[in-house]
Amino acid sequence: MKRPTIKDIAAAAGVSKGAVSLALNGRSGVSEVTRARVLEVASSLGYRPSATARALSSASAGAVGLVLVRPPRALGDEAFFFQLIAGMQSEMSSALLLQVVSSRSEEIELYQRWWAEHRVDGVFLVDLLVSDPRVALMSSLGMPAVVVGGAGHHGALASVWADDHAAMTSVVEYLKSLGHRRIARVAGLPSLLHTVRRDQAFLSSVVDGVIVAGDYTAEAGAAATRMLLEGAVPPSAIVYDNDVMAVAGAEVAASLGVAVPAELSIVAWDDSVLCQHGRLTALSRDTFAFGARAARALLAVLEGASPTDVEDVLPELVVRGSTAVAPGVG
Amino acid sequence: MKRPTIKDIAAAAGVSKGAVSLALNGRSGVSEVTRARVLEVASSLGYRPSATARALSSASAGAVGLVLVRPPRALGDEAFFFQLIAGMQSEMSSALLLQVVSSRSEEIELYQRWWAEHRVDGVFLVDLLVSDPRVALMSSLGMPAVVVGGAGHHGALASVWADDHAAMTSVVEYLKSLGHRRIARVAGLPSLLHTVRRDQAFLSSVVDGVIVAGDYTAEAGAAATRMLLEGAVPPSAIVYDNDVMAVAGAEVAASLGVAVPAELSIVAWDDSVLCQHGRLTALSRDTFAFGARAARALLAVLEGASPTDVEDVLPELVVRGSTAVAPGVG
DNA sequence: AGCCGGAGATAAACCGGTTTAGCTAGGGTC
DNA sequence: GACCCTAGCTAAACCGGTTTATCTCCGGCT
Repeated sequence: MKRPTIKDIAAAAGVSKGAVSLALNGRSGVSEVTRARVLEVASSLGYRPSATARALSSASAGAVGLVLVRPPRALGDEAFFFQLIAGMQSEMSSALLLQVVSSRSEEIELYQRWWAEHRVDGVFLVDLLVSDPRVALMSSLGMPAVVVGGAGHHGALASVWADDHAAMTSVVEYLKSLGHRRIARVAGLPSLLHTVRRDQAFLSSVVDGVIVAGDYTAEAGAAATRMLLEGAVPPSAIVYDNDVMAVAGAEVAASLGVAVPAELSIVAWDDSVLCQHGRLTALSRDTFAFGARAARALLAVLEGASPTDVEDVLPELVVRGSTAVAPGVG
Repeated sequence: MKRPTIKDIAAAAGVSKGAVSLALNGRSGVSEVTRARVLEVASSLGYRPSATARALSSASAGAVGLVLVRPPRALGDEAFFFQLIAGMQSEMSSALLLQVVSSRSEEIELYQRWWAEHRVDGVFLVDLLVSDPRVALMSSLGMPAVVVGGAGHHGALASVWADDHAAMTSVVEYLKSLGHRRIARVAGLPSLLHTVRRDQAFLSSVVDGVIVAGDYTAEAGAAATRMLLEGAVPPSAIVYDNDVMAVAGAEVAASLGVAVPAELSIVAWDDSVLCQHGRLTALSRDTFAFGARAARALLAVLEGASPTDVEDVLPELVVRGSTAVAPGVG
């Protein structure tokens, strides 16, 4: 009980393979009456074109790719990516080819392979580096791609991004309005473009600021917080680059007897159930919608639209119980 | 600058396409000296076989599939699946074709399409239903599959599962040993097989138990908890079917002035950062390792091994601050 | 010498589509 | 009536592999 192929349709409809192909793809070259008959036969036989065969003759591969560079174990706690993926899926009828690798070189290798093997029609690029070799790779391969989350434009690639600079500025302004002067930032990986952007924005709007690098893990968040609070001049507010580090920081503060928010205000970048439950003030953006937007951008590129830069809505600061007026003010 | 094809290799090595194919795949029919020369040429030209073409001639598709049936928005909070996926990836060199759909019928449709289109070599089946049509589908299609998380064996399919019955029994016994008599369970979706298994285990070991159905969302957990605590004979302990509902339940308890763990003990099924931070006693299993195990099982099936049922290690109860001796005891 | 067998290679078919070249019939033009 | 065009279709090439049938040596055995 094999699936019917185009040849079976052709035989059943009494026409040639080529005519069937033209009819099914809505292209000219067959009469309307023939087309109708072919469609009729095809649906009655439950015909499904083979994506494999189609991809072979240099047509669409019917899938898009996403490569994540992570130590696999660390991935499970990053709700961000799963939200993003879910959002992408919501706008795509095609499947997503996902692979997790542990190094940048494997990632590059994988793009080349996928492209050479005609496995994907295009890819999403996430975690953009400050000077990212993937941008050049994509244009040299001629591979459609959308940069997700990397502000600004990158070569000829389309990109979907949020204005990290404006967002960071708004957070700092908010803290300043509460009377905070000495503000710290526990940053993400320094190699990532958005880290640098946020660093710059932070430094340009803060009065008396300090930046500590982190890597998004609870351990890093805890260590950084401990260092800051035990320093000579502890900050009265800390802005963390993700939810996991912020929660860890809040716990360290509690263990050190530093009251939140009375003595220390805490802001997390990217909201999540973790922040909601910990009552942390957080910079919230709709990651799901962001993913959906990225998917639409990639689909547009695949359909031949010229690549555009789409700016996502500005993340919104959700004030919860972890921020208050600076000590000694008001 | 096209990628080299098998024809280019053949020409460069001075042999036929067929010989190249045999040589590259390590099959007999070519001399060792020829094989060496072909391999040499292939690597010097940077040759990569096209997975597409290879899949077309009824060989491997080089990918396995996973379909998740969810309202896409709800997915992002389910760390479980992302952990699982990460674990699967850690054991697979091939890519994972992932698609999120919103109905069971779409899911079925998708399996048929993937199989017909030669897109995947096999699939993971998750969220097994009590009487799941997918089991019959897989064997009628002859599609390799591994049931992930469905206890017991299902037709001729391999399966990887944890003993929900024993785990639930151990949780209840633990609570009983603390003096709890009236114990409630906030369950997951009633249509899922593991929900039924846990229900049965719960009812058979509990003395005075009540089960409320939920759907894994915070809202459901909160509503169920409110109902239980405001009832005529509130339980002294509640076991939740996932972390999100447990955390929501803990908050409801707090808002109702019910002290945890003094007046109410709480246990969550499946540990997570959420439980860790909320200091909830949780039934912890290594979801990442579980995914890895599932991947190995599928790979084994793909390699022709006869399907086996692999039982995962028993989840371990991690006691934190949300469980204590029952009120009026000790 | 004649026959057989197997190793080593090649040519060709095949997988299931797309695409192009070519053929045929019918209608319009001059 | 000769000529040209075009719509509508077919046959065949092609995509990049795998697989099968076939062909050619060459050595061993009787």
